[in-house]
Amino acid sequence: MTKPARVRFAPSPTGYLHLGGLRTALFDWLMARHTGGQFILRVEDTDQKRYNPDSVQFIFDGLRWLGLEWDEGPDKGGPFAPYVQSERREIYQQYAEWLVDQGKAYRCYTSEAELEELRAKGQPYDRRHRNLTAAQRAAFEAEGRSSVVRLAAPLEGKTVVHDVIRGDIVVESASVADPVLLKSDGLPTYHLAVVVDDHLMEITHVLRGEEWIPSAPLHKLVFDAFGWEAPAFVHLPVILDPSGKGKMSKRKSVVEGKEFSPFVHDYMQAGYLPDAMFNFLATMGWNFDGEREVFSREEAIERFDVADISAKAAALPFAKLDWLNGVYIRQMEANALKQALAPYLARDLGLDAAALLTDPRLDALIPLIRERIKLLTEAAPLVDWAFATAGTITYPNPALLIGKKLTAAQSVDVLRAGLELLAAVEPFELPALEADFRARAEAMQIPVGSFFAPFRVAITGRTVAPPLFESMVVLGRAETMTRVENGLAALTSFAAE
RNA sequence: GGCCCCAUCGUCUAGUGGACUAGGACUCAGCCCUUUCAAGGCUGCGACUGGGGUUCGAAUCCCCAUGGGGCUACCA
Repeated sequence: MTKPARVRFAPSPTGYLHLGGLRTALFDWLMARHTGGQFILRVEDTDQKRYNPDSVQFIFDGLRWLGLEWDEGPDKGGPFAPYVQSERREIYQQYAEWLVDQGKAYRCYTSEAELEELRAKGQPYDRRHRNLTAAQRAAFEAEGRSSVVRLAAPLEGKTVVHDVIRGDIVVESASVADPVLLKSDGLPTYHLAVVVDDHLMEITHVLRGEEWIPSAPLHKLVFDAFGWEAPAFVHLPVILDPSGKGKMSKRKSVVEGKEFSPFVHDYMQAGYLPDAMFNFLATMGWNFDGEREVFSREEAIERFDVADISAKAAALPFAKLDWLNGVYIRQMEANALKQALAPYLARDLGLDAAALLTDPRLDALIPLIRERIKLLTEAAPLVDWAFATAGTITYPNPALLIGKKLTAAQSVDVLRAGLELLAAVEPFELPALEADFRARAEAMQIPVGSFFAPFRVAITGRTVAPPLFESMVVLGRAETMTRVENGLAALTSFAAE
């Protein structure tokens, strides 16, 4: 085992939590747990314009849903509190000033319009205020110009940043065009805040998306300016849009008629299991051993190593997520599945979640649907009939009550025969029901599939439903017979037309 | 445009110079099982971007090309 790592997930609270962010947090967490270190949550809210007050809660909810509890963070404190950058403003200002005093940074008075001119020409900042005299600065101040603090980056030589998964990244130091460290509103830019905080919070490994690679040399230069040792950089491959074009956007994308959301909360709503999402996200850029696809959190912690992460950007294989979710549902204990299902059934069927948990019908249905659903939200349409009353099961298309390759008249006979059996069968349980129905199907020389179909539609109102006799048992004799009678009536009048 | 990163089946990936006839998973197709639908079992389709090197030997190392991606803000 390696040394305990201190890693942080440092999202900007600008909206919903993104799957890409969640994957980064997952790797952070995995690394912290693997090394016996700490996982820190830090909120990087230095951009006033994009700040969204609800999103801190979205971040908390998403991380906790996946089971990624942090050791230090805004809501739980820690030795390096506060963990919200807007509350650390003075710290950054002090460090920025120190840099200016040391000649490692300088005040720049260039106006927005002047900067815009440069940008229009495709030029980077030209360091025009790098060597201002005291008098020039005083003149700008007198003019009432606002200023920012810029890093005085080296004018020659190369800067080397070591990335754990890609090796050395080398750039011309001069290409780092004296970036802004402290904005005119007194808040730091990401580049200053991230360096100061990572140092102060004793972060050992910086895990973040590869879109940060271009600014890694600049961060290295800031660490150098302070005389601090930089943490290890681990730039994670970006997650591509399912369409395969560009990185996954901040909005839903539609591929072949299917909608894919990049936001965690949509997956929470849609009935995905945290364990499945955990497993799924862990294989995005990392893999268990090349053979196994399904593994537990503990197993992942045991094997995880940032050095094994792939450098290749990839699109999320959502079909695989659905499959994995099904695998996890099938693995669940009946009671655990019931607990997980209840809120979704309550929501979609208009039932009371607490009452559902003590409803014997749900207990009986769980084993029947466990292998038929990939998402928790798929349960409702499979079991809605069980919680409905006979009258609400209608047959808008009575033709569906006709078994395959049967005539309407034959189906009527089948339902009548079934009614007879249902009245007499004893006990009203699976083996007896199945034996009686099979025997009758054979006696009437009708294939079982065709014989059973009318009953399925009569009692559930659907052509696709859980196994027939188990469903009858859930309903009980009286309810089952009422529904078959209703179906028979509907089919009879349909056949008469 | 400039700078940087990446490159194995449709997708996610294994592969760190000989064990590669390139493995696994999802998807798709077929068959089996079967009471619908699933689940399950079996089978199949399917890839080293191209070109140069290095080497006895290259998917693996180097170079170039090509393709894809990222960044290019007083946003992160």
